[in-house]
Amino acid sequence: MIYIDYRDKRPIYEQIIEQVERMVTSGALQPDEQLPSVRKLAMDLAINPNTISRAYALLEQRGVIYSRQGRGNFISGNVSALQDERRRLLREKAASLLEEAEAEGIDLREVLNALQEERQKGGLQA
Amino acid sequence: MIYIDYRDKRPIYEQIIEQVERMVTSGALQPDEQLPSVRKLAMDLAINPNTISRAYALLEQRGVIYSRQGRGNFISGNVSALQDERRRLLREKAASLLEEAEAEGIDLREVLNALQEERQKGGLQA
Amino acid sequence: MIYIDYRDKRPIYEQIIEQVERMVTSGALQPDEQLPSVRKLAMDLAINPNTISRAYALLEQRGVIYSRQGRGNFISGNVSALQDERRRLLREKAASLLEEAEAEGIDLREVLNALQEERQKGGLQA
Amino acid sequence: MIYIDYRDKRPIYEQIIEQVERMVTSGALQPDEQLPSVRKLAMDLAINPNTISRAYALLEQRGVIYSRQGRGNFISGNVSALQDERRRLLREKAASLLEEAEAEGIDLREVLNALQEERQKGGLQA
DNA sequence: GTGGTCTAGACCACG
DNA sequence: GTGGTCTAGACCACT
Repeated sequence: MIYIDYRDKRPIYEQIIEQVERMVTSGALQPDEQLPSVRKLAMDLAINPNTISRAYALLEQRGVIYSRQGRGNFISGNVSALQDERRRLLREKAASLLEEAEAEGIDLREVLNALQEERQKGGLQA
Repeated sequence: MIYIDYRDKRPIYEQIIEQVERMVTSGALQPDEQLPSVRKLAMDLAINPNTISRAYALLEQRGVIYSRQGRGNFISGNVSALQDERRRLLREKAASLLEEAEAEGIDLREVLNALQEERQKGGLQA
Repeated sequence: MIYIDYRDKRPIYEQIIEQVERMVTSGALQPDEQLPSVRKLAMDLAINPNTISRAYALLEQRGVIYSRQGRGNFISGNVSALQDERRRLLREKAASLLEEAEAEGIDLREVLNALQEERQKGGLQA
Repeated sequence: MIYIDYRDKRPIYEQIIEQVERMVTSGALQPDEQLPSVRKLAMDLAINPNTISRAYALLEQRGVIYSRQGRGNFISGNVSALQDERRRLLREKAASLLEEAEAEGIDLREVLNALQEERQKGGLQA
């Protein structure tokens, strides 16, 4: 369900957050659904429980999940707030990329078009 | 000429590398032109010389500059290789952003259009 | 496993890089195998951790290893690229040596033959 | 007559030594022939006189030239000693290269053959 | 004056 | 525990 890429530069806790958030916005995780316990997930992924704790704490801080003492961690209801947040971040990244492309004298839209074309060709092979 | 943003999360040496590379690809720094000495730049930016040294060493490793003991640091000639590398990176970032946008169900081109419109309005104020 | 020759003119960090690269191309270090930690290797070799850090950072920059915060340093997978690079360097050195020998009016192959003969004799003693 | 490559990694004084020694072994500079003065050569090459002094001092130390107070620097007579020294160095380099090639599992003689073949082809174009 | 190397030690992020 | 960044300061090689 959740998997870690040890070659990935990003810290493990961030990879976990990313995946939980994606599952929430895509609907794979529904409001009030229970997440695996810190210990169980740590066992399954063979990583340090502290790392899971950190991911869950940050998810709670962001309002994606809520925790109940002694019961566990659950998906919170305000999915749309999360979507807004993720879109805001995406927008920010796009803005910084656009700025960089312009500094380089490149038309970002042309790059995107090329990428989509390639994918159509590549898709047939894959 | 070079400045450091302490609010920026990126390490100082990386900010310096970024700026030197930009000045090279934009033509603000020409081949064989001398860079400020390690000690002088350290003074100007009020940071430790080791940090400058590190930035310069990495720039040399990447072929952007060349270093000569007792003389200084100079812009190297192969600018086009650097431009290619930076464009490759830009392309990679664009691809990952495009993927993320699609996962979110967002049309990245619309986002870019909106950004450019905003800037036109903002440009009048600034 | 790794040792430093203080009579060697080359810097310590370069000696370390050289040895790690050799162990990788020879297969003594396998992909994803963990390297000794910065602090431990520094202790073992009785040198400053910064020096090890520098060697590891350069090895990562060259794609020989990959570094993960909080976990350690690991051999990366693309060994063949490293072998190609090392062979290219060897070829370059051979070319420059050949040129020098010819300028001196010496047949480099005779020199090599003599060296190998000597070694056979020396081998019996050692 | 003597020229400096500022892109060359080697220090300037070493480049000068190298060239003087070559001219001696090749016969371009004859015993007791006078070298340009420190000041004049420094002017011609547009470099610091200290650098020329250092080159000359090392050349004298190695017995390649001799200096006479107030008269200048002259090529010394023992050319054969210099040739022996240069051959010894060449031999050393060959030995270290051979060792490296063997560690890499490469037959150095094959490399040399390939290099000479290439040069014959390349020579026709150049 | 220039850069290059190394040491010592601090603080932070990650697991 | 791990690596990453930065500071402070030393010493050396080169111009």
